[in-house]
Amino acid sequence: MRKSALKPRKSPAQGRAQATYDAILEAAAQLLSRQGLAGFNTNAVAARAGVSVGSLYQYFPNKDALMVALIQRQQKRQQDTVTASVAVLPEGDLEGAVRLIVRAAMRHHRDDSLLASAIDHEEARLPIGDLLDGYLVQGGAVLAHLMARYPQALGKLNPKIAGRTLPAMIRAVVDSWSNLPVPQLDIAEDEAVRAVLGYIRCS
Amino acid sequence: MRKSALKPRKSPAQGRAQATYDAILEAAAQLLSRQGLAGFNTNAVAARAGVSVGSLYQYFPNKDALMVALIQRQQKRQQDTVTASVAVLPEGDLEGAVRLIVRAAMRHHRDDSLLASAIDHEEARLPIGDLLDGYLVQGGAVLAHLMARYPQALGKLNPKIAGRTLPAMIRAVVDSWSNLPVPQLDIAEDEAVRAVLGYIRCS
DNA sequence: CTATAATATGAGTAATTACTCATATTTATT
DNA sequence: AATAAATATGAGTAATTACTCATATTATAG
Repeated sequence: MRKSALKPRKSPAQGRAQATYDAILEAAAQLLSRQGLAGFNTNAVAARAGVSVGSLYQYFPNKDALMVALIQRQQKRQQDTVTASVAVLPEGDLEGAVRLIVRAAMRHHRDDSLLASAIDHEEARLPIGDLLDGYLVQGGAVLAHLMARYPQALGKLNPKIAGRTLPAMIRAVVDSWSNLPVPQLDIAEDEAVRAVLGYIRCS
Repeated sequence: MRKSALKPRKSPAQGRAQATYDAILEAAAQLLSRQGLAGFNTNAVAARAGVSVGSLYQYFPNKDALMVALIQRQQKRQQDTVTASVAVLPEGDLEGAVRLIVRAAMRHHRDDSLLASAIDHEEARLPIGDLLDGYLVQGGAVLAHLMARYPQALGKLNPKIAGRTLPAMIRAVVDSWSNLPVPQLDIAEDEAVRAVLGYIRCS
């Protein structure tokens, strides 16, 4: 029987503890990126992290807690990445700005496609409710930046709503064209841009 | 070690064999709908189907082959559902038509959300290439129907491309608003409709 | 320097699970 | 009815895996 607690067991207090903690999450991310949820287990995570299983269970009471921590880490990373790319968008050129954001999403997809789909599925399964809400956090931040830069084009959008819909759209369209046997990356980019601009302009 | 063959081991020849085969796939779908990939195993599938594990392995050489067959069954079902709902769309009212399609997608989401995300993840993992291409089959069919009914509004769309992008968009937007702790189903519907119409009209 | 707390180890265990096979039962064929 | 072919059974096995615990090592405090 799995325990129900999903929070970290203890917080690392020393430097090496933090290093162990980070190595574990990094190893988990790498394994999920390579093979997805199939065969994903705590022993393998510990081995790849170069630590013992015991250490893993010192920081995470069970496997699900590890997943939750990983999800949070990944959300934070995405948020930071997108925020950084939004910060340098050109003035005035909305389509160009959207295209840059889409390209950031595509880079992310290329690197972490299996990881992202694993996280999606685990998010749906785990009882984590509103503690984790990747789209809102991420989308809200991006849209705040965007609306500040392109007020006339985006002024009529409801940021709470568009901030969730837009990231979902972008990711879905990119995924749908990138997961093909022969990925159609140029089409993926164009379609995502088209979808976003259509949503923004023709509401 | 898992065997690599993903095709059904044998085809059922008698009525009861077909019944067994169907019961296995139905049981697999039910289990995935309830608990997702976690704890999903062939023994449980056989038990729920009311057959023995041996029977399961008479039709599926391994667990992955069962997943592939399930994916194909689910794709066919979705396709049939959407095709049926598109067949009765009103003349002339594009927005109303889109709204009906979105509602069909939402019904599907309500019933099979975990199953759908499990299938997504398995599709990304399994080496099934172009044999399985849910979006294309499904989207192509829907769009063919739609374009026949609303030629002036949809004439400029490339069906091969829009037939993939649109279903991906719809599902992503519906998911993103339905998986919340307190699902916002009315917003989900409006946002999906808005996204689709924006894509169609403002390209 | 000593004592205590923090961190790390990894063999071991109980539970889970993919899959087999010898045998039994049901259906089709002649 | 007799035989063969198809289908079903489920206990058993080897592999996997989540998690524990007694012990060892390293860091900090007094």
